Amino acid sequence: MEPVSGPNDPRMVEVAVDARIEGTLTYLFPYGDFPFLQKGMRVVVPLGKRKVTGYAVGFPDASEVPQDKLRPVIEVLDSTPLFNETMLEIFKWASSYYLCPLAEVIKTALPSGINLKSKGVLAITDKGQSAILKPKGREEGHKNASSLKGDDLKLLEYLAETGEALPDDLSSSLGSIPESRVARLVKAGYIERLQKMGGPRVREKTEKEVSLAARPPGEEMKKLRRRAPERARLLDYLGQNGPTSFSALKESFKDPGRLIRPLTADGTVTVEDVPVRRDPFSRPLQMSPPPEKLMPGQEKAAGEFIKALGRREFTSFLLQGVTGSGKTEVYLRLIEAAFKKGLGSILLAPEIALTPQLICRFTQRFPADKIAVLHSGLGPGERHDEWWRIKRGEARVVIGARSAVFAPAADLGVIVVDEEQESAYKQDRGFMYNGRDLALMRAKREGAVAVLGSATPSLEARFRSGIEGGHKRAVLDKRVDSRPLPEVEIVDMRSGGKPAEEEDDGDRDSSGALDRVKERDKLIGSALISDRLRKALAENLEAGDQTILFLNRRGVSSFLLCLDCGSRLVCPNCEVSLVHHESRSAAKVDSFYGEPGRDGYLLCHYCGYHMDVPEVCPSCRGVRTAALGTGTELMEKTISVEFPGARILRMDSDSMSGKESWFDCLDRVSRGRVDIVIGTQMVAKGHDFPGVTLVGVILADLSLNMPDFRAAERTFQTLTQVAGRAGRGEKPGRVIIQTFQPDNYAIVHAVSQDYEGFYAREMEIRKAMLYPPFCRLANIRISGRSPEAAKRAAQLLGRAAKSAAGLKAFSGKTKVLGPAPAPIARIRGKSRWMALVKADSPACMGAFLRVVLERYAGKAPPGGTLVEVDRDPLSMM
DNA sequence: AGCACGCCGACT
DNA sequence: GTCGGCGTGCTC
Repeated sequence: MEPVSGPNDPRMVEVAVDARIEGTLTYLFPYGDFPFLQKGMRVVVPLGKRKVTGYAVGFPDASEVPQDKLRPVIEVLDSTPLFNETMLEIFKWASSYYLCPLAEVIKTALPSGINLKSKGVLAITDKGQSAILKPKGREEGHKNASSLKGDDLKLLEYLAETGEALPDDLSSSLGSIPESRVARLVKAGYIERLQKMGGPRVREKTEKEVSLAARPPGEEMKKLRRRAPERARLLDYLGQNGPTSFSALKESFKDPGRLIRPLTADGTVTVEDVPVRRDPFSRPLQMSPPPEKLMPGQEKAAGEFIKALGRREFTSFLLQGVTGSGKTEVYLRLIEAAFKKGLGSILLAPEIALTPQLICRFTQRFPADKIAVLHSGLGPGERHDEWWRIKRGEARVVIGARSAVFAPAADLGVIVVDEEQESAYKQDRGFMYNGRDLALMRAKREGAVAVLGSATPSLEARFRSGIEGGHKRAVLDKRVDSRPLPEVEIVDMRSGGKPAEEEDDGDRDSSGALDRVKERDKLIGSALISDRLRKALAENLEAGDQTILFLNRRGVSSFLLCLDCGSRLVCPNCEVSLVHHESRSAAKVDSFYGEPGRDGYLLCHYCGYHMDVPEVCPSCRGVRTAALGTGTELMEKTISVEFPGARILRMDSDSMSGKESWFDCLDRVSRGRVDIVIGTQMVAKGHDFPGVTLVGVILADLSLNMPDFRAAERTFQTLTQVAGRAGRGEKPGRVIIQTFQPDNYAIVHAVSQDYEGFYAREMEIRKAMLYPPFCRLANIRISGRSPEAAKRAAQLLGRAAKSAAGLKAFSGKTKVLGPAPAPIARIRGKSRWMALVKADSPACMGAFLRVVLERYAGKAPPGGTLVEVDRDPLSMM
C-alpha cells in the first residue's frame, strides 16, 4: 500500500482513468506535494484537454511510455483510501473476467456520485463581448458580419449574461444547438471552452445539536427557575439527556430557538452541526418476535456454517430450503455469530426482496447503528452515508442488493446470497457482473463463509454442490410451522379453458380488422380463465379471501403454439422456442393473440435457423396455430367485467412507479383493501400476504416458451415461488395453474414441488444440448443505429469468432452459435445482433474472447457499431 | 468527452 | 490545388 518513497525512485503512479480506456495509464506525481498518496485513492489527472477522475492502483517503477510523455497528477481527492488491497485484487479480477475497464469496475463498486468529471463549459471571449456591443461590425468589412447571424448573437448574449454555461443548458434555453455551431464560434474566437471540475458532490447531512457547555452554579439556576422557567427546564433537560438534536428538542419545548439564543450568548450551551445518518427506512415496522427454537434442519445448517466460520477459511454452502422453511433465520444465526466475533457480514438479496420486513428482522437482532442498508431506492446522500458508516467500521452488518457485494466491510466473515438463482444479481449493461459470483470470489479472497440460499437453486449452484471442491449442501425440507404446502392443481387449457371453440368462427384469416381483433380479445380474455379458476375465484370472493392472479408476462416476443395439442415450435439445433415474426410489420396490434400465423416466419435467435410458419402443426397435423404474445390490461378488464364487485389491483412494472407506490400497494393488500391482485413477476417474490388463499397462474406457458434455454428452469422456479404465496396465514392455500402444456416436466415437477426431479430431468437436457453447467457461455452483443452496419459488424464478428475457434488452442473446446438477430431485434432505434459462445472452461472462454475481440478490432466496419461481451449471461434478450 | 488526423466532395 | 466536411481513434 505504501508508495515508493526513496529519493531516487521515479515516483510514478498507475491510474485507472474514468474514460473509455482499456487498461491503466501512468502518471507522475510530485512526491513532495502528495507524500500521502496511496493505492485506493482518487486522483484528478489530465487526459488530453480534460481533467478526469482516476483511481491510484499501483506504483510502478518503470513505464513503457517514455518518461517525457508522462504528465503529472493534478490533485489527490482523498486522505484515506476508498478500497484496500483485497478489494483492488477483486476489481482487477472482475475487470479481466468481464472484459470491462478497471475504472468502470471501481466506479460501480463505489457509491454513485463520488466521481468528479471535468465539464466543457462555454464562455464568451473578449472578442465576443465586443461583437455584441457593436453589432454594426459589418462596416469593418470582415467576415464576422456573415458569421454572426441572429441566432449566434442570441447565444453570445446569453453567455454574456450567464457568464458561462454547459452546452446542455444552452440547448434547453435556446433550443438545440448543434456541436458544429459551437465549434464554428470557438474557431472564430467569439467563445471558448473551459474545463471546470464538477460533479454531484454529496455532502453529509448535518443537524444542529445542542449541548450543555457549562452548568450554571446552583444560585444562577434558582434565579433562572424563577425568571425564566422554560430556559431552566431546557438546561435540566440537557443535563439529564446529554447533547440533544434541535429537532428532538422541538418535541419537548415550544420554541427551543428562542430559549437557546440567549444561552449560547453567555456560553452556557453550545450549538454544533453534527453529521447525522439519513435513515433509509423511516417507515414504522410491525415487529414479530424471533423464534425461540430452531427446527432440527435449521439447527444443523446453522451449526455447520458457524463451525466453518470458526475456521476462518473460505467455505461455500448451498442452503436449499423449501418456501417457508426458515432460511432467513439460519442466515441471522450465522451473521450473529460473525458479529460476536467482531467480523463483518454482507447479506445480498434481490432488490425487490429488500423490504422493510426483511430489514426489520435484522434490527430486532442487531443494534440499528451496526446495520447498513444499500439498495437502489436510496438517494445519493443516503447511499453515501451508509457506505461511509461501513467504511469507518461503524456498521458491520450490511444488507443490500447486487452492488452491496462491494461494500467496504472490514474483516469480512460472512457473505450470504439469498435467492441466489435470481437474475436480479446480474447487471445487464456496462460492467455486466453477477453479484452472486463475485460474492463467491470475494469470500474466497477474504477467507469468509459464503452461503447461497434458495428454494429452487440455479442449476449451476446445485451442480456445484454435488462436485468435488464445490459447495457444501444443507437442506431444509420442513416448513417452520409444519404448515402443509398448498394444494396445487393443473388446468389443461386445451380442454378446460376452451379458448379455441369460441375463437373458431372463421375469423382466422389474416384480413381481420382492428375491431375484429378487439372483439376476439374479449372472448379470449374470458377464455383465458378456465371454469375451474372462475369457480374458485367466485368462492374465494364469497368467503372474503384474497386472490392473486399471476400473469407471467416476461418478455416481448411471441411464439407459435398449437391450440389443439399445445405443442410449440422449437429450434432443431438449439432447443429454444422459435420466435414468430410478422412479415408485414404494419399488422402490429396490442393483442393477446397476434394474428394467427399463416404469414410471417419463425426465427431462432440463438443460431439464426428460420422457417416459414407451417400450414399445420408438425406434431398433431392440426390447423389451429396461434402466435402468443403479450397483454396485461386485458386481464384486468376481463376480471372487472366478470366480477363487477371485486376490488382489483394491478401490479406490474408499468403500473408501478417509484418505491412509494409499490409499498402502498403492498400495504393495501396486507390491510385487506384488495380482493384480487393481478400481477407479473412482482407479486411472485417473497411477500407475506396472510390473507391470500388462492393463487391462479393464468398461463404458465408464457414463460415456458421464452426463447431461452433457461425457460424451463425459470418456469419451474416461478411456479414454485408463486405457489408459495398461497396459504401463508391460517387458512390453507390453493394454487391453480392453467397451461396448454400440462405434461411439460417443468410444470409437472412444480406441481409436485419436486426440485430434485426437475433438476435431474433438466440436467439431462443441458448435457445433451451442451448448455451450462456443462459449458461456459458468453453472449457477444452487437448493436448499431444502422441496421446494415449492425448486420455487417455481426458478420465480421462472426467471421473473427469462427476463425478463432479454428485455432489449435480452441478447437474442440469452443463453439460459436450465430451471429443471429437478437430476440428483440430493434430497441430504441438500434439494431441488435448476438453471437453465443460456448467454451469448456472459464480460462478457455477468457482467452477465446480476447482473441475474437482482437481479430475483430482490426476490421470493425464503419458506422459506429457497438460490441459488448456479456459473460455468463442470464438473459439473452 | 474533445481534439487531431485523415479521407472525400465543392470551391478558388 | 485547397478548404472544410465528418468519421475514427487516442488520450499517460
